[in-house]
Amino acid sequence: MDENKEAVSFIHAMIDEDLEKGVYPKVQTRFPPEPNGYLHVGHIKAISIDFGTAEKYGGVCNLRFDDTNPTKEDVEYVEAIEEDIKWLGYDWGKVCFASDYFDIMHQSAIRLIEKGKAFVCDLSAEEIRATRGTLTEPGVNSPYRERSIEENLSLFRRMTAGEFKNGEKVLRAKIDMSSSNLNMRDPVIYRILKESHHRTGDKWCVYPMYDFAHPISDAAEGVTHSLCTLEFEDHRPLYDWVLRELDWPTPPRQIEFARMNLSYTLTSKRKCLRLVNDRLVSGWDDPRMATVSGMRRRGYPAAALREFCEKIGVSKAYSVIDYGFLESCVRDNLNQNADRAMAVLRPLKVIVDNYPEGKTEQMHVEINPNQPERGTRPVSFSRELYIEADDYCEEPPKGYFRLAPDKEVRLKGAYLVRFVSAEKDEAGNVTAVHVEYDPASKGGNAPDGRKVKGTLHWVSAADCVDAEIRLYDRLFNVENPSNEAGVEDFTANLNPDSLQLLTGCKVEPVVAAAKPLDTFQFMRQGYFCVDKESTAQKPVFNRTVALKDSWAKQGK
RNA sequence: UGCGGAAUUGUGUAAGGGUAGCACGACAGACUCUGACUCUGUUUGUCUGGGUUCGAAUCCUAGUUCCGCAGCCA
Repeated sequence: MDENKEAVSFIHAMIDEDLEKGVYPKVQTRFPPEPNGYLHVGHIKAISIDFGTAEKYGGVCNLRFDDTNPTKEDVEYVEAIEEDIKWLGYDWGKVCFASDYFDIMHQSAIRLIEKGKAFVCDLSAEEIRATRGTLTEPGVNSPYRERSIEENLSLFRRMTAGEFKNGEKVLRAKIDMSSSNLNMRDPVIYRILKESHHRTGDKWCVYPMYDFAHPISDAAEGVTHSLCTLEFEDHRPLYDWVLRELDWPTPPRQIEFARMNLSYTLTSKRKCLRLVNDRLVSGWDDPRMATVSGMRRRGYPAAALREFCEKIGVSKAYSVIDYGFLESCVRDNLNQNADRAMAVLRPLKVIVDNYPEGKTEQMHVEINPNQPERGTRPVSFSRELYIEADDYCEEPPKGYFRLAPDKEVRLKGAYLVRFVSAEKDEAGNVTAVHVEYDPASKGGNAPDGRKVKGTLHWVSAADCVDAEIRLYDRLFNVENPSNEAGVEDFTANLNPDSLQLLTGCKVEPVVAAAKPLDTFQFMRQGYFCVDKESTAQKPVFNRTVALKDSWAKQGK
């Protein structure tokens, strides 16, 4: 009977349950990054879940910056994060900041003190650690735990007024030092930080801790479902405790899901920051980085990233997603939408002996074979051309069907050409190949209907442009020490239609999607993009597979 | 040896007592103005041992393994 039952994630199942019970009248979520770094692939999953859930239930999802620690945060990150989310194509209800609620949080802290549920503690950070107990042993109460409410109120007021130094005093929730959950052992909820905040400036010198700020931000904003990653599971009791003690009417529900791990990919903020600071990469948006901006420059379409998130699903199980899966989503999207162009990476000169010297013809090649309605682009053809060095083979193995002695192949969109001879240097290397074309085969098909197996991409030597093409492989993490950061430079000759994509800005064409171990091989497989002003994705070239492995195997 | 989670094919994810499905990968074939794309087909899975049941991935029970937690980070 459930034939049409759609697969729902466990999160949606829980929300459905809440809705059925009438716990909440609507659904509201939030995406709460700390503005202390750039967004990376891992965040995309959270973004997709947060925004996607709100969308599914017709609710809103706010973008909220969790800026409760001024020592780590910066406006640079706020702006970059907003831009990344916009680029990904998600709409937030509004942009909020945890710092918007500092007043409410401060009042809430006072209320807890008044209820006897919080106290000012003079213990140092080391002493607090020492008295917290261990995973298996309970902690011991702070000697300051039983201060009077009046004293606590006075002390907290003085903390807020800046009368104490950093670390001299903290405000702690009074819960249970013998709780089996370490987060419940009288956690610190406010600390002194004499630091200028990127939004509130010097208004405050006490700042709330995440565990105190987050539930209050959520509740104050009207969030109903606070979706976060698994490591916060142990914090949920504290999240609930805070809102319960503050008598919040319908407190939001925290639901946790597993973080996304991508194979071969470095997402650690600390390590990424080091790469940036040590100038091992050009910045957070270096195409090799797994950041949203890096992938954007690399040419990954936003839609492909969204598609990726929908396909990987959501669960609570630890998992590592194969990078190839992301690439598959990117290729799929690019194949459907990318404009085609031809480029030659390792040029080999081809001379069409029977083609008139000085003559030029405009050939017409489809812009995108998957979108025929978009028509064709002009490509100029002449007597001297370049083809890919690998597309000629003097002693071809069985099964090789590109250019070789005595073979006829098609130059894509142009003519059928037959091998005549090869020029070599003293060392015996092939420097140029002479061919003859069949004038009747203009456009690529012979009137007599004869077939050729091979079709090659090419550029006209006279009209092509030299461009530095940088092929960026993605960074590999330490688990793959053999291939730390692959960057290969090639000189490519690009057709004028490719030039159009390149002119006017300093661009670095980059690989759109790279196979793990061989950038060049992947390049041959088909897709790379021009990075124009870091936001536009302009695929230059679609080369179908011609892997050595592939034809060698077929030859056997 | 505390607390909280998790375990379904190579990978990720469905199935909540009734045919273990889908996607990516791999392999085989067809097609092709690139060997790509597309299409067709194939392969491999319920952590382990007991139990309940006509029937268990699903319920019970005992284990095993993995992940997270002892910031005045988030």
